[in-house]
Amino acid sequence: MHNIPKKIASELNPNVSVDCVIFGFDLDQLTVLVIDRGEISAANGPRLALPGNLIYDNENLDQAANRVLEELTGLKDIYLEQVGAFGDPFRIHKESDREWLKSIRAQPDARVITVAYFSLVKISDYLPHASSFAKNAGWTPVNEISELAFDHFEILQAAKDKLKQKIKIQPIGFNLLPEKFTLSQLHRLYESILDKPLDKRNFRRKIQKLNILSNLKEKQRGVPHKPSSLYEFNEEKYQELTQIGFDNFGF
Amino acid sequence: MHNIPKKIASELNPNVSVDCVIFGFDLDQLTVLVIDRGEISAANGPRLALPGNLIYDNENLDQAANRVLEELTGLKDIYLEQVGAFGDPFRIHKESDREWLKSIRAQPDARVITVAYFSLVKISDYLPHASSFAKNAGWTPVNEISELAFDHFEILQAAKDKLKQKIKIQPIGFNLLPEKFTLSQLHRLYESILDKPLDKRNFRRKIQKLNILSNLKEKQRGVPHKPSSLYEFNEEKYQELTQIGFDNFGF
DNA sequence: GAGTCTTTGTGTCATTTTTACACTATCCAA
DNA sequence: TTGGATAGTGTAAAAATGACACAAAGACTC
Repeated sequence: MHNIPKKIASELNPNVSVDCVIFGFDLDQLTVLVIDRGEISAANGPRLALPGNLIYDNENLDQAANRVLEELTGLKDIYLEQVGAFGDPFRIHKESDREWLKSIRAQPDARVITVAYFSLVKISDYLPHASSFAKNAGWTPVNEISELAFDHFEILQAAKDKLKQKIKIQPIGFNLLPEKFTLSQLHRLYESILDKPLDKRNFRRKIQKLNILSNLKEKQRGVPHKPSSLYEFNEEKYQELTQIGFDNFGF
Repeated sequence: MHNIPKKIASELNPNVSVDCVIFGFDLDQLTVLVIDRGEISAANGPRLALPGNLIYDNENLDQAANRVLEELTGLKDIYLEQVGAFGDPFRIHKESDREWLKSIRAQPDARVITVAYFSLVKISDYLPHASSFAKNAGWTPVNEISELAFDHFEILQAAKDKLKQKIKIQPIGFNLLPEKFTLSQLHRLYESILDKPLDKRNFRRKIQKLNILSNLKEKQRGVPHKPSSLYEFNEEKYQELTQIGFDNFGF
């Protein structure tokens, strides 16, 4: 069925790249994994960028995204979902970006369209460590980012929108929290993602009704206020829920 | 700011294509615009395909999609929304597809990722006429399609899912109907897209509450049953509605 | 150890939304 | 005139939403 032309081998495709928007949550705000490109010689553009690079001709896009993410930040085995393709002909032609591309790409002037992916991970599960052309890799609060390399800021916006939309339909978000968490933390998380206040009592009611949280018989310790109950996320129930399908998680 | 390398000109990019999924509605079922590739020489694969082709290096993806759509089917000035990127390395390597590609592409063996777009149009507004390498172009009921060229069947599925999702959030779908339509037609349309029955009375109530339909003082004529009132879609109200934003159109 | 600070945790009521459900009216055709 | 087909309509019970305020628990300070 598949008749593979000989020509195709493990060559970098100069025209297609992938970029990854990995969201985390530091218990206070939504963060995103970015790499630091270091000082850029000529014009000084933004130092930060999303992890991303060209794809190989023999890998599919999902594989490419996973590979690139691992190469640049060390993170692997992460479920990535597509945000979309970005293909402005001038998306990589800012002076500062071209300067940088010359140092890392064989054909820095080629037209490149990029396919963006996003994911949510527990910060504690993944310690990013920079490699390849990333001088550094780390979590930065989403709200503190006002510019990024190329069109990455635009991509970040699109990923945030996708996330917002998705969290209204599926009980994701638990992926972002530590094993044991409090309802207040979950509450803050939803507020950061949706970027609007949610009534505490109504939020709790709604979450509880989903039946995917187990109340551990355990409390926070050492906090200078009434300690909160700790909960854990019940993956079985979640699976059930997504199987049945559910629309109704609208905030 | 933008420093355009000289190299970039109006050349076809051998690695990136766009494909369009244009939905229509023939008052009975959901249809999609496909082109007929004609008899394919060797192995006989599916004759039908989505309209699509390689992009030029100096156009962005949206522009490319519009251009390709017009070139192959004559349809233009259509708002296209992205479905996503499809990039399996073997997506164009079925025997029958390669045979065909050899006849229409300079580099038929190049790795090609494609970016899919979708749209909804009134069938009556657009009379597709084939050109370029399309032997024919026309509307085919979605449910009658069981195979398409390349990975186009997969793309169609993804577009249907996107449509399903979108119609729950926005009052699209009016785009698919003729100027004057009946509530039953609208009802059938929603049922075809969501692929499940909807209670007639509840459906009508919900639609009416949106306040975007004007009841023309006019009835169907010549139908062998009680004639239905005709409605038209009120674009102003719709604009208002999308401005304010609304979540709540869940079926 | 009394007071202060901070955050947790909880219930109700009014309103809106959803769901399920069946019969009459109107037109055409035979 | 009858039969066939579809249009059009209301209600009641259940569920979901939104708005809203105060006591309880621990840590810290003096």
